[in-house]
Amino acid sequence: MKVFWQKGFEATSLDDLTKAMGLSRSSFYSAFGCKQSLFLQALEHYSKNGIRNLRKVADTAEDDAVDAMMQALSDPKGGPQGCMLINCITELAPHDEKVAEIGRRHLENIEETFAKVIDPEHPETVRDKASAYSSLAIGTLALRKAGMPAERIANTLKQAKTILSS
Amino acid sequence: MKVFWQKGFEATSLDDLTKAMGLSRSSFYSAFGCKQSLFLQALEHYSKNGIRNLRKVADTAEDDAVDAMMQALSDPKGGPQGCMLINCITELAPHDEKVAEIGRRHLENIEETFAKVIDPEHPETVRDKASAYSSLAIGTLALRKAGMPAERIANTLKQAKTILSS
DNA sequence: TTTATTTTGAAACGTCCGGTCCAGAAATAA
DNA sequence: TTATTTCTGGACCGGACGTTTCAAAATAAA
Repeated sequence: MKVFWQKGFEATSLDDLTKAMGLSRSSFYSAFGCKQSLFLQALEHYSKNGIRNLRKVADTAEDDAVDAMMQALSDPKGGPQGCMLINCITELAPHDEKVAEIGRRHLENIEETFAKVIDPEHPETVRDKASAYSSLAIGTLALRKAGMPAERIANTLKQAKTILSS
Repeated sequence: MKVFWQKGFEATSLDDLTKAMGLSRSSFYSAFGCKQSLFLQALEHYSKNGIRNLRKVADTAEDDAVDAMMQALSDPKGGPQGCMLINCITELAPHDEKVAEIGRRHLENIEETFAKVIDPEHPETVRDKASAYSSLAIGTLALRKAGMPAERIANTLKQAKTILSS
């Protein structure tokens, strides 16, 4: 999973994978069938784990859960390589329906997690707000990849959120 | 440019390029030197053209320039393949400083174009608002690639913008 | 120990990659 | 009509790719 995360699907070779897993080629193929099959499993694993973490962030946030979630999303564990699912959607979704499907589910889970912690004072806007928060956080991933300093991104996010939640 | 836009850098082969350009391999190499050189020129071309179009959208918008810009950004000419520069940043920026640099310039130009049309009632927040609008529009590109219907995205954007500009 | 089963490393397969090369066609100049 | 330069199609290069194969080694069963 980590190798795919770092390099993407196409740029990851069988040698990269077997080396990282400490497996011979024959064992690899008898265990996973093909490169793509392992990749899809890695994607699913990443998504499940990521959503679980995000929910934990939402549940254990001290003051502002929306804030904490946006920070977590815009500054994922992978560092500068961003969110594995966004990377894979960008690289593959238009040509690979399976990846697109996993991506859609992931994004919907993010939105839903936002929706749960948004102040339901105006219930008719909760869904759109959740969608806006998601898009905002996801958009900053691109800024970060291009080299914008994390500090400035966090600041922008905070400001935007302040305005959005008013 | 179109081929790189559709398939990304790695997935585009020399055959793809020469076929699309109607050029022989020899002519290609004597004209461009290598694949990467053409790619960088294509990226620059895309950026220049994209920013020019965005400024035109900003200048000729009937009622709400911010709105028009966000719609234009989130629904680029390329259709489901999104924005070429965001795609390339996602694929290459962490490992290719030249691409990262072009990407940074492009994003800064987008932000600056937003900044110019934002109501300067609170000048200290203009920059952050511009950054937020950019991130929002860019973020929706991922949703779209995963298959979310364009209509729902446009709606979310409109709502978010209404809240953000209040 | 002998036999049967599973796991392994390494080599090989066919294909495609980016890039080079060169004989000859085409265009230009003398 | 020649002589010279410029261009081009297609063969070719070494290497990397994902995948298959298979004999030998390790393990388990008898």
